[in-house]
Amino acid sequence: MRTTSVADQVTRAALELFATQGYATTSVQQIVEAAGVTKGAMYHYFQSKDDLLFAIYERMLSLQKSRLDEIMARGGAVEEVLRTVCVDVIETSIDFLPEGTVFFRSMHMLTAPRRQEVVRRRREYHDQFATLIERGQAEGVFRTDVPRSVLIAHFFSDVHYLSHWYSPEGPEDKTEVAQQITDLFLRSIRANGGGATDG
Amino acid sequence: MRTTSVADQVTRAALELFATQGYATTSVQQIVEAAGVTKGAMYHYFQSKDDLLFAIYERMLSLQKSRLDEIMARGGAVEEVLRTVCVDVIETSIDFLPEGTVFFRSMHMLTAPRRQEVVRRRREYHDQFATLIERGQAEGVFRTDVPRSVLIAHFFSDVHYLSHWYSPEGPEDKTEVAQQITDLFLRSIRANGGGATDG
DNA sequence: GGCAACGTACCGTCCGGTCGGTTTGGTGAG
DNA sequence: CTCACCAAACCGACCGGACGGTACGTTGCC
Repeated sequence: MRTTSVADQVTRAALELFATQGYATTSVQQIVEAAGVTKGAMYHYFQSKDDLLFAIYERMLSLQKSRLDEIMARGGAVEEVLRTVCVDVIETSIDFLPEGTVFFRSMHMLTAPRRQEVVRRRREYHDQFATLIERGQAEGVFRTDVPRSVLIAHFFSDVHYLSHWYSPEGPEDKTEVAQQITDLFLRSIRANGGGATDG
Repeated sequence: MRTTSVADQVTRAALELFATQGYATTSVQQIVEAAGVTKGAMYHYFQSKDDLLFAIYERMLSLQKSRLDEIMARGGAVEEVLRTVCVDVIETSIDFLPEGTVFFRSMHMLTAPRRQEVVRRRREYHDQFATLIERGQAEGVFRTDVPRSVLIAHFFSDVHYLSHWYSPEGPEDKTEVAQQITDLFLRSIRANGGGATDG
């Protein structure tokens, strides 16, 4: 496992530096020094600095997508499926908090083809989420007086914002926060104004 | 008004370029070319590239803060005050959409003292918002079973996320969206599960 | 003539990426 | 076991160029 160690160390160091300093202000030299390797070694495993950034996104995107696929394949009542999806994406986003920070801050720095690939993957997730909302609306459980795009944005905004306020060292528990946010969201999109707030 | 024209043009050009390309990847040369001025002229009005970024934030922050002060000074029932505040910050955030993009993406690139100043200003707004929630909770109109920090983050996430999905050219109307998002938020934080959704 | 408002040429620095060379780890013949 | 051999892994000095910022000259208005 010696060969992957270098790539791993570099990825780890890059993630931390990108998260704290930003992509553009982090030099390749800094990364390789933090990783304890040389520039030559790094360029042996990665094509470019850009490649490093993409690798970080890749890992997070593919994991979240595969989890979404699995949950939706299980089926069930639309509101319960949606609840599971919401809790899951919030929890995994907390697990990948540094990745999220880098993601939303530096995605626009990717070269065009790679950025398009990332956008495509994100849209896939987004669209799948949208079908859930649509189903719920068709069944009459979710409100239709607010545009679907607004409802969807209203949820993803929470996911997005996590890296700006949530701290694993803070008082809030990951699982609880995920349920609380999901609860706030579900209550706000239900067709009738009321409803209990079971976990 | 000839003297301010240069500074204005530069600020405008910088804002647009920062929003589309990011701060770090935009060179001073690009900015001055887009503004139709020279580098010398720019450095006559701004101390540094950093200064340009701060000026963009400054404008947005001071405007939103003064509007918040005014609304809260008017007083009224806590839920109505909060509603007004929410609608206002969403609408002004839409008015300042490019600023928002640059803000959340490049704030961490500011030099330490300036970044601290920005953080301080943001916290002021944040704290004032928190007192409103607190008052509502004390009066029994807002729920207390979810941590206040989560409720607050749940709202600001929407404000934050606007620059990622909202487009003035899109189908959504600014005023409507502001009311819809506010509505979703208020419904989710009310103490009882129900309630009408007046605009 | 004096001062603010610019214009321009240039500097020191740093950065992503490269490239020729060296080390290392595995293999198979003897 | 040994040694020749090779490919992959790795090293690090170096390059071309871009960038932020400055020094100093020039203009034009009072």
